[in-house]
Amino acid sequence: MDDLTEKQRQILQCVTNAIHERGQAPTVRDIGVKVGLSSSCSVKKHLDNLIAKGYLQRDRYKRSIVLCDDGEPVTMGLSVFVPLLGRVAGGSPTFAEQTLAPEMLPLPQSFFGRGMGRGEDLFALEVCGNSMRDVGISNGDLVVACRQSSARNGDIVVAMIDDEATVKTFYKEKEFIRLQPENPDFEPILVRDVTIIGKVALSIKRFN
Amino acid sequence: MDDLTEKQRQILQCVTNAIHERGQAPTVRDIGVKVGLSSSCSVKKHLDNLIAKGYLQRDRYKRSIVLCDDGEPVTMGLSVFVPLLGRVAGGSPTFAEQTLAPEMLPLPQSFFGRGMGRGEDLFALEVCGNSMRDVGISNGDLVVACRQSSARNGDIVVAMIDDEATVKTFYKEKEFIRLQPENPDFEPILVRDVTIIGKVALSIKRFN
DNA sequence: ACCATAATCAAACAAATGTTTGCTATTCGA
DNA sequence: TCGAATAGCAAACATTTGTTTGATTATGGT
Repeated sequence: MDDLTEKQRQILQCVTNAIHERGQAPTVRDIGVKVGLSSSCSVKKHLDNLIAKGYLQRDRYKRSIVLCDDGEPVTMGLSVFVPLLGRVAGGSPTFAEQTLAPEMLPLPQSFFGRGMGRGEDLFALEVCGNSMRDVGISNGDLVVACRQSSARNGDIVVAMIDDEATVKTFYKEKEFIRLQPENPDFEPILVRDVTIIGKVALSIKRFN
Repeated sequence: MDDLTEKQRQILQCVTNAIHERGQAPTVRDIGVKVGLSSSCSVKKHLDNLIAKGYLQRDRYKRSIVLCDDGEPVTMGLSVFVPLLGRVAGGSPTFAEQTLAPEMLPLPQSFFGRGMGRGEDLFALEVCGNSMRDVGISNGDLVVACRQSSARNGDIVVAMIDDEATVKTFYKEKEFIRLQPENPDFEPILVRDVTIIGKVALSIKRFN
């Protein structure tokens, strides 16, 4: 960072901010406005210097620029946008909320297997209750699930029970299906048949 | 979805995919190539129809387009890009990896408080070991932490112990600092002084 | 004093990309 | 059969945005 002039530092900061905040590099002229250079040419020269010094690289595909760290381009992980649909278990709001415009959460595509990550297959729900505490899913956590209607033994699934979505571990027994809480305080749910909505791929816990 | 012609459906799908995968709408001509329309004008007409029907909206700021759901623009949550720096505890690789070009993970800005989310304040680490199991942080989970050098009692922190980063709950006692594991199988670490690297804001658990 | 260099500017240029125009088929109902 | 509506095309146009050019102004060393 010491081999940069003040203007170069300003410009690198400006580019970095824009990429972090909007996922896209700013235009040459935008940079000019931000750092106080009225000629796009001046900005370009500074950018060229930053590229020469290894702080930035041209994006071969788009007319754009990528950040570098130690000369290597920083890989901005691809995003998957996942709709946050509502809360699970313990209350009335379920999938009715689905029709409202949901908030779309950006998550790294690398978190999901190849098949997933097509966006419409994934959804996020906030969990109510602690029935899955022993696998690390607690009240207030977010689960991200992949929409599917079947499950294999041991899968953690989002299932409909009494018109409510709930998260449990799925087991198929001889005579019935067992939805197993992961907390000794809760009893397993035994049903003949059950509607599986999805399989949990991720859980996210926020600390304050 | 029933009031769309086949071409309109194709184009909407194409736009949706691009926005989900790259965070940006495709160009009119790109759409044309994808759905087999050689005139940018034809694509524009379909886009105008989709806008008229409420599936898309023009982005007032950029020469671009945003998705809509039920007529309302879908709010694509802003991303924060967080560098994935390495693994924590239980092995040699620590912050030496910091100089390598890290993968940047996109996460929702809404997950973090106002002060955070400037990008360079946050970092992600993969956790080794189960010393924090009882707060839902287990082996293989990812923690996202906010860089800071001090902590308050009860904060879950990333701290340096014997040249290794470790995640523990922070308590300041009269004579020393206690780094408390959240698992009865582990003993608290008592030290006179400790280097705090950051405070854990998020933990992410992947199920297979 | 003189030259080289760096930083800047305005202006022109070039490429990408959204928009408009004018035309041609095709389909469908009167 | 006629006309309206629809979908499509090529071509031109307009705007945005990266790049190049040529000139000006400091600054520093000889």
